[in-house]
Amino acid sequence: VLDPLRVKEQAVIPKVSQTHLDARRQQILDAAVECFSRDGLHPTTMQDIVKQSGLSAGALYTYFKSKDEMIEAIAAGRHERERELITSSRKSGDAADGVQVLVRSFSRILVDPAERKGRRLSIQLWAEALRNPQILRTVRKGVDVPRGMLTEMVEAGIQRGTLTADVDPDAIARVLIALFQGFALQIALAPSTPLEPSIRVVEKMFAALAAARGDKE
Amino acid sequence: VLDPLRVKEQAVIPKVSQTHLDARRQQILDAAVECFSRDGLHPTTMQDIVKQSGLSAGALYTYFKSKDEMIEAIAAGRHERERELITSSRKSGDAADGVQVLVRSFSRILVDPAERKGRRLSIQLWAEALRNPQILRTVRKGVDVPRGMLTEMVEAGIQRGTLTADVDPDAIARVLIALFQGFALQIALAPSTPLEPSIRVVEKMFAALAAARGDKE
Amino acid sequence: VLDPLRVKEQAVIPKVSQTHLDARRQQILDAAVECFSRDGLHPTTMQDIVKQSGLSAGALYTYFKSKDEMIEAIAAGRHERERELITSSRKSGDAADGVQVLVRSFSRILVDPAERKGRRLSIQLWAEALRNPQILRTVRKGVDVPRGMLTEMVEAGIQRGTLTADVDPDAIARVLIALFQGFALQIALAPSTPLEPSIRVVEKMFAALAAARGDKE
Amino acid sequence: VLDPLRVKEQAVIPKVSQTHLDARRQQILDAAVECFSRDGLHPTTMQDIVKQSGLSAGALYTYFKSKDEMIEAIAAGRHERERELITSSRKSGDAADGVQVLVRSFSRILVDPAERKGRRLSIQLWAEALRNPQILRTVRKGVDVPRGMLTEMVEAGIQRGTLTADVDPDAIARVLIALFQGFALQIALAPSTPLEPSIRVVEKMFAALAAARGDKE
DNA sequence: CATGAATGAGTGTTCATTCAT
DNA sequence: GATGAATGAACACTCATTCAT
Repeated sequence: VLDPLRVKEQAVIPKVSQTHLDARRQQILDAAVECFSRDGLHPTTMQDIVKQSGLSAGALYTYFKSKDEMIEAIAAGRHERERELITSSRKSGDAADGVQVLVRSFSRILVDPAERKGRRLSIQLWAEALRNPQILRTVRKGVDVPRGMLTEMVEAGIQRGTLTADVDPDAIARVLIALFQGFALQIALAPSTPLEPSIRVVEKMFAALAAARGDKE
Repeated sequence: VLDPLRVKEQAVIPKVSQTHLDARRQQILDAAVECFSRDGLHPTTMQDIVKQSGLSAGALYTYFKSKDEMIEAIAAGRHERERELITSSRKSGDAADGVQVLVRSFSRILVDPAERKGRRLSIQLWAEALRNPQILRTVRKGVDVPRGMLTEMVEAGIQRGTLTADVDPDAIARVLIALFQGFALQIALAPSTPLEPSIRVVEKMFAALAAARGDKE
Repeated sequence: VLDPLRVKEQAVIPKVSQTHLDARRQQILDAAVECFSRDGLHPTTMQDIVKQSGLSAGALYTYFKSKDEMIEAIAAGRHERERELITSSRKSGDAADGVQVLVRSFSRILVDPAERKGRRLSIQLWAEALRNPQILRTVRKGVDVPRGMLTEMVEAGIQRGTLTADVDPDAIARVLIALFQGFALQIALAPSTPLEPSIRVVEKMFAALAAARGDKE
Repeated sequence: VLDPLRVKEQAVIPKVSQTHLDARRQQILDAAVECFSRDGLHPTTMQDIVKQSGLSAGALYTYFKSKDEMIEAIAAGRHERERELITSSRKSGDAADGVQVLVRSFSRILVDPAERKGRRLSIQLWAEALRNPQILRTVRKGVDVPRGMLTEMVEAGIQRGTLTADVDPDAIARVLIALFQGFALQIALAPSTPLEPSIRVVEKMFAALAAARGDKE
C-alpha cells in the first residue's frame, strides 16, 4: 500500500508552493521574534507563538522540529542581520575614514526604533548561549564574523594611514564590538539613555588615536 | 522584611542565632548562584537549588518567598558587588591617573576566574531585566550607581588635568561601562578571548584623549 | 465562556464535534462528582479526578481553568438539578393538594439511591459556600430559586383553599426547604435513618394546618 | 541512665499545673474554632492556628497529636454544646407545653450571634463526617443524643396531653432536628434570613397537631 | 514544657510535543 | 498540509509534622 516511489512522485508537484512554505516559515519566525523579544525565550510558550502567528500548534511543528530549533533559526537570523549591518557600513565607509564612519553607522543602528526587538532578542540570546552549545556556536559566529570584517576594515584604515600602525587591528575590532554590545545593552535596559555624547567621546578617542600616529613621526 | 526571629513577647535567647540564619540564607544564595550561572535562571529548577544547597524544598521557602524573590536577592547582591568593585578601584586610583588605573582594575576583574560566575549571572540578569520590572530596577541601579561614581572619578581626573576638559564626564563613564559590559560578555561567551591587546588599545585611546588636551594649548 | 471550537476564520468542519466536546466535559464532571461526593472537595486531588475520568491532567485543564472552576460547574449543576426536581414536583402536584404532593415528592428524592451522591455533594458545597463567595452565590441561588417556586405553589394552595390564608407563603417555603435540607443531612450521615414516620408527621402537620382554617370559620 | 521511676517521681510534681494545661488546651481549641469556622477545616493550616493562638507549632502538638485530633476534639465540643442546649431547653420547658418552648428555645439559638461560629463549624463538620469515620461517629452522637432527649420530651408531652398520642415521638424529634439543621444552614448561608415567620409557622403546625387530637375525640 | 527551623511528600497547574482527524 | 485536543512529565510551591535546642 505504501509505495515510497509514489510518494516521491507526488512530492515532485508540491500541493503548496515553496513560496507559500517560505512565507509560512517567516510568519512563524516573525511571531516568535515578537514573543521572544517581548517576554524572553523561556517564558514564551509555544501557545504564545501560536496565538501571535495565527497558526496552529501543529503548523509550527511542521516548520520547526522544536522550540529550540526555532530559537536556533532566530539566532542564525540575528547573526545574518549583524553581518549585513557591517557589510552596509563598510560600503558607506569605503570612501572616507573607516572607523569614524563605522562608529556613526553603529550609533544609527543603536537608536533605530526598528532595531529595538533585535537588540532585546540579542540579549536573550547571549543568556541562552551560556547554556545551549548550539546557540553559543551561532552567537559566537554572530560576533566573530563581524569582528573579522571589522579587523579587515581597521587594517585597511591603517594602510590608508587613518589609524596608527602600532595597534592590533583585532584588538580594535573587539573594542568596537564591546562598545556596540555595551551600548545595545544600556539602551535596551534604559531606552532614554543619551547615546550621542558617548558616541562623540568614542569618535574623539579614535581621532586622538589616529592623530597620535602623526605625533610620533 | 519580617525578621522571623523577632519573637512576640520575650525573645530571651533565640533558639537559632541570627548568625545561623544568615549563614543558611547565604548557603541558599550560593547554591542558587551556582545553578543560575551554570544553567540560566529559568532552566534552573527549585529542585536543582535544593540539591545544590543540601537543604530541603521547604527550607528554601523559609528564607525566600519565591524563586523570583531569590533571583531578586541575587540581583541585589550583584549590584552591591559592582559597587564594591568600583569603590575599591577608586581607592587604588586616588594617587595616580584615575582612568588608567580604572581600566587596569576592570581588566583584572574581567579575567579573574573567581568572577566567572558573576559575569555569567549578570548576563542572565540582563535578559531577565527585559521582562521583569523588579529586576530591571535592580539591574539599572547596578549600572547607574557605578556610573555615578565613575562620573565623579572622571570629573576629578579632569580637574587634575589627566583628561581633557571638553568631554562629558557622564559620556565617558558610559563608554567605560559599555566597554566593561561588552568585554564581560565576550569573555563569558568565549573564555579564551584575548583581553590584554584590547585593554592596551583602550588605555592608548584614553592616553591620546588626555594628550589631545595638551595639543590644543 | 470561550468556545474553543469557534475558529478564527473559516471553521468549516470542526475537527472535533461539539457533541464530543460536551461529552468530554461531562465525563470530567462525572468523575469529579464521583470523587468529590466520596472524599470531599478538598481531600480530592486533581490526580484522583484524572484517574477516575481516565483522562490526563492536561485534558482536565482544557475544559476547566482550575479545580475551583470545576467545583463551581458542579455547584451550578446541583442548582440546576434542584430546580428540575421542584419543577417536576410541581407538575405532578398541579391537580391535587400541592403541599402534600410536594412532601411526598421530596421524600421520594430523599430516599432515592440515585440521589445519594447529590446529597453528599450538596453538604460539601454548603461547607465550601461558607468560605468561597462564588460557591456561596451559586448555592444560595440553588436555595432561593426553589424557594421562590415553592412560595408560588403555596400561594396557589392558599387560593385553592388547601392551606390557611393566614400563613406567610415564603415562611412555609422556608420550612419545607429546612425540612428537606435537614433530612438530606440526616440521611447522608445515617443512611438507615427511618424517613417515613417523619414524613407522615410532616404530612399530618400540614393537614392539621389546612384543617385549622375550617375550624376558625 | 534512664530510670523510669525517677521520671515518674518527677511527674508526681508537675512543673506546670493542670489548670495551666487546660487553659493552654482551650486556648488552642479557641484559635482552631476561630480559624475553622472562618476558613473551613481543610483550608485552615496549622500555621493559621499557630498565629491565631499566639503559641508555637510545637506547642500545638504537645496538646494534640494531629490536626485531625484537634478537629475531633472540636467536634466533641460541638456535641457537648448541643446536648447542653437541649438540656437547658428542657429545664425551661418543664412547666409548660414542651414542644412550643423547645421551638422558641431553638429559634433563640439560631439567631444568637454568639452561636454564629458554632453554626458554621457544624456545617464544616457535617461535610467532614462524610469522609472521616471518627468525625461521623461524633457528629452522629451529636445528633442522636439530642434526638433521644427530644423523644423523651415529646413522650412527656403526649402523656401530658399537649400532643396527639398517635404520632411517633422519634419521628417528631427527627422533624424538630431537621428543622433546626435546615434553618441553621439557611442562616449560615444567608445571615439576613427572616427566621421569625417560619418559626411561627412551625409553632402553628405543632399547635394544629395538638389540637387535632381533641378534634378526633 | 516551649520553640520554630527544617522536612519532603504531595499539591494544583503548565507546556512542549504528538497525532487522529 | 493543517488542526487543536490530548498527553504526562515537570514545575513552583505548601504544609502537617518533627526534633534539636
